Formats: sequence, C-alpha cells, structure tokens
Amino acid sequence: MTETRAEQKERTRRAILDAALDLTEETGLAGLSLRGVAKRVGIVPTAFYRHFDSIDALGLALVEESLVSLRAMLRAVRQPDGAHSPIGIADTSVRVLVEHVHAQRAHFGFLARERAAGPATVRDAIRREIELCELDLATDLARLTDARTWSALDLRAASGLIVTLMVTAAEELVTARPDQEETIAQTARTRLRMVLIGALNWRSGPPVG
Amino acid sequence: MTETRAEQKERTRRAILDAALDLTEETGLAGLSLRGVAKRVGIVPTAFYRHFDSIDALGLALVEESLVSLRAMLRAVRQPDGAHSPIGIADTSVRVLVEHVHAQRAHFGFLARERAAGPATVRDAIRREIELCELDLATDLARLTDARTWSALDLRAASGLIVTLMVTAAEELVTARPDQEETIAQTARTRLRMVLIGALNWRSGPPVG
DNA sequence: TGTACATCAGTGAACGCGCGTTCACTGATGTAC
DNA sequence: TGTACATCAGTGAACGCGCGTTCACTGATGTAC
Repeated sequence: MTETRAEQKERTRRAILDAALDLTEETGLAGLSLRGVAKRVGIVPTAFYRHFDSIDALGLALVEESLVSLRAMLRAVRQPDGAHSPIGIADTSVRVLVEHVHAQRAHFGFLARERAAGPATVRDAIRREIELCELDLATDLARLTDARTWSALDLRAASGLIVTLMVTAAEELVTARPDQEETIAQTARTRLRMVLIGALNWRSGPPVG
Repeated sequence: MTETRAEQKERTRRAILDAALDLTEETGLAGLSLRGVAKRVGIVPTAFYRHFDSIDALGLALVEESLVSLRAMLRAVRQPDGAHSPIGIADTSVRVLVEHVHAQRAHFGFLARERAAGPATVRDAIRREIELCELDLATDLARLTDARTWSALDLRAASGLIVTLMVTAAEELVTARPDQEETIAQTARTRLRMVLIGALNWRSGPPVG
C-alpha cells in the first residue's frame, strides 16, 4: 500500500472539484449536477456526501478556490520587479496575467462566466473582488498623478478602464486556442499602452476637439 | 369583443417572451423552464406549444430578438448627426448607448449574460456580432489614421478597446440602479476620451517610456 | 340576420427521466493491545 | 507479530419533485351560406 486512506480521500475530493470545474464550463455553476459530477469522477452519487455537505457547498468551494487564484495573480501583478517606467509596468502586468490565466485556466474561466451569469451571491462576490482591485489601482494612480488635473472620478475612470481591459484580455485568453495566446497578449499590451498614453496626456495634452 | 383571436394569440406570445426574459435574469438561458414560463404567464404548460415548437425554439427567439436590439443600437451609433469632432462623436455614442440600453434593458442584460455563459452556439452568435462591430470600427479608424504609424494590429487593438469599454458600460448600466445611470455615463465618456487621446497621440506623441 | 360547421388557444391527465438527498449496508484500512 | 475492534469511503435501494413532451379534449371565436 503506497497511499493512506486520508491521501486517497483527498485525491477523490480533488477529482470532484476538477470534474465540477470541467462540467461548469458547459453548464454554468447553476447547471452543475451532483450526479453528473459523481459519474465523471467514477463514484456513486451518494459517495459525494463523504466530501461535501451538499451541491451548494461544492459551488461555494469552487468560488473560493477561484478567488484564491485571482488574488494570487493580483498579488503577483503588484509585486515590484525592478522596471518602473509605465510601459515596463504595463508589459510586466500583461505577462503576469497571461502566465496566471494559462496556469489556472479553469479558475479564470469560472470567474469570467459566473461574474456575468452566476447566482446573485456569487456574481456579487466576484464583482466585489474586481472592484477592490480597481480601488487599489486608483490609489496607486493617485500617487502618480497631479491632483489639480485629476479628479476622483477621473481616477476611477482610468483605473476602471485598465482593469476592464485586463479582464477582457483574461476572458479572451480563457477561450483562446494556445496559438492565439501570443496575439492576445500583444493586443493587450498595445491597448494598455494606448490607455497609458491617453492618461499621461490627460488635460495637460494637446486639444483634441 | 374588442380583440380578435389573432391579437389575443400575439399578446400571449409576447407575454411568454417577456416572462422568459424576466426569468433568464435569474437562471440564465440554460436554466429557463417551460413550466416556469407557463406559470408566470398564467397558462397551463401544454398551451406553450401553441406558440413555440419547443423550449429551444423559445431560446432562439430570445437570442434573435436581443440581437435585433443590439443591431438597432449599432445602426443608431453609426448614424452621423452633424457633430464630427472625435469628442463629439464619443459623447454622442455614449448617449445613444445609454438610451438604447435603458429602453431595452432586458435584451442587453440577456446579451451580457449569455455572451459569457450561454450555450456555445448562443455565445458564439453574440460574440460574432460584437466582433463584426469591432471590424467596422477598425475600418472607420483606418480612414482617420496614418497608415505609416498605424499597423493593422494597432487598429484592431484600438477598435477592440473602444468596443470593450462600450460593452462594459452597457453591462454596468444593465445592473445599475436608475440613479447610478448618470455616473456610469459620465465615467464611460471620460474613458472614451482617454482612449481617444491615447490614440491621437499614438506613435506620433511624445515618448512615454 | 340566423344557422351550421371549422378552427384553434388553452386544458388536464399521463409518460419517462434526471435531480438532490436519506438510509442502512459493506468491506478495506487503521488502531489498540 | 497476531488478533479483535473501530473507522469510514464508497455502495445500492428508495423517496418525492420538477422537468419537457404527447395526447385527446373543450369551448369560444371565426366563417360560409
């Protein structure tokens, strides 16, 4: 015997979570079925209850697990790494995003889907997390900009814009074929640079009307 | 008698579509149930079949109806109206967006949800429509920009960025309380202006690195 | 205008199916002596 | 090390429920003469 009973149990629990992530890709969290998960894992439906209290508890576990992946990515993006020019920061951020979405594709796919279509509590939890991210970024931007030309609303507009384009890039990566990843990353870098140029020229730039 | 049989039938059909739009807001298209719709409309489940061949046919009707609303908005956005400065066009576009989303909130909510989480065929149909919109915009931008500083990829990046921020504004409007609409519109205008300033300074602007 | 017949939106019973959850069980793994 | 007992992951039968769809029906509306 090479595996203890506890290890075997953990393996089954992991298999349930993976099967559920896989199945929600087609049906959404709301359409997830205990019997479908059990069939895919290769256990009888009732064995599910050795691992989760109910199908709702499984959903909650998926949400928490996915949010952990999101927070890990945000922490990595905010980790300074030497380069400090806006362009450098932008390119690094996109690289980190691509890496994390690639490594945790199922989690980010789950978040993209349930953010728009999940049960109200799930939707709100995901949106709250993304909004926190926008607020953090607005704080960062406030430190880098001139308060005379940047109102609070301008800061929110800019940080929201950046977060939106990162979320969009993540959504595109999640549904992309592997050979499209580089193009999506390139486009995201270009978009982020455009927004930065717009922000750097904000109010103080040449008239555009 | 003030209503012909045909008019009464049309009224029931409309009630079915409205009830379905309402219910999908909570359950998503995939979770829509014939019996739930029938109960809300106040008919017996089997009467449903006097109006649609199946529950799938109802789903298809919702998709088509929502896409019609989307196309109507896009047509209105592209309608020239006198003002021709980039800022003028931007502000007009946001105003048209707000009006149309407000008038067809259920349709745009449906599109936002099913674009991310719908059945594959629905998801693809909605994404295709939005991509067409990006391509149209890229063509418009190509006419307004210098081919020497704007590559095809740059054009796609810019048009995608603009479409993305409009889609995001629409999503925000759909879930917003009425008193938040003006703030969302204001933020969308600011974002669009920032992107335009970024685009107008693209490559020909001052160095930013 | 009045009558006889046709149409057809909505009814009600019935079907087979997959769902989440309960319960008493089995038998391999783990532990105490 | 060997034995007797405890634990507990997985089993299998059963439950009530809502689902989409079928079918033969009813009775008010519409039409032909």
